[in-house]
Amino acid sequence: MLKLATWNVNSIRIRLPLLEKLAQKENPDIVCLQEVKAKREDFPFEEIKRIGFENIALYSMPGYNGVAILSKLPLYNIRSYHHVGRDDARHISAKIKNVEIHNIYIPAGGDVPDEKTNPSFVHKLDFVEELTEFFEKESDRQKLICGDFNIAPSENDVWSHKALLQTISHTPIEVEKLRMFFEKGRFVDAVRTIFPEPEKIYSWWSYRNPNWQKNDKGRRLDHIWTDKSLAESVRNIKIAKEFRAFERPSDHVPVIADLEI
DNA sequence: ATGGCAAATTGAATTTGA
Repeated sequence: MLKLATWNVNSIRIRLPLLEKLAQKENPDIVCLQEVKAKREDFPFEEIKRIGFENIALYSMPGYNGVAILSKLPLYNIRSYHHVGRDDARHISAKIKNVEIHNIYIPAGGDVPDEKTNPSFVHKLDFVEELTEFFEKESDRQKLICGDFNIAPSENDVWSHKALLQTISHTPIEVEKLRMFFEKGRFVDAVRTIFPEPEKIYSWWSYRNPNWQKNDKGRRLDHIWTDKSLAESVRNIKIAKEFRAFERPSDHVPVIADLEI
């Protein structure tokens, strides 16, 4: 059994104590991080190796974004990708055993869901479109893609479908773009396989809501998808909500898959 | 559709997140 976690840490340097806690409590073999927010020379390689992840694939930049794959198993064929013509550290892949792992941080998309006035929203939509083309061309070899997709696709992936229809992360145009990506890539939503609709499931709660536990105004932004051949290997999923309540939390929590590979 | 926060960068204010 192989355990894989995906987690938007919102700064790896600030979140090192919680990464260590994740290693102790869940003992994942692979951790896909988004928003590491550190340039390569500031990335805490030694501390992470001490926590137990000997193998690290990193694509980072100063200040923003940044993705990393931490692993107890060897990583092969490490690749990083530019999308929409930008070198902005949002997509890295590596092969573990015979599975290609893609760790992706889709742009947030800014505030206003209007393609005419908000270039960040256009960037987000173009990014998803480019991912769609990228994975459509891919062969049918075993792969898993995960990360912070910044889109909560279903009504049950948000606390209120109605209230969030105009809010970036849940607008119909984004949801449709993600659906196309999902269908053309012939993916399986591993998390929904274990927690079928209509159960409400979230992986993110805003920092701006101090009563986040009580109000529970969450969204499911973090995803684990597999190709169809790997789908049967997903034995269990855990959304580690307790990590939102620890000291100095990220606003995202780890999503963890048990894989029979 | 906002926002009461958080973090990085640059040096108290700005940007980005979603």
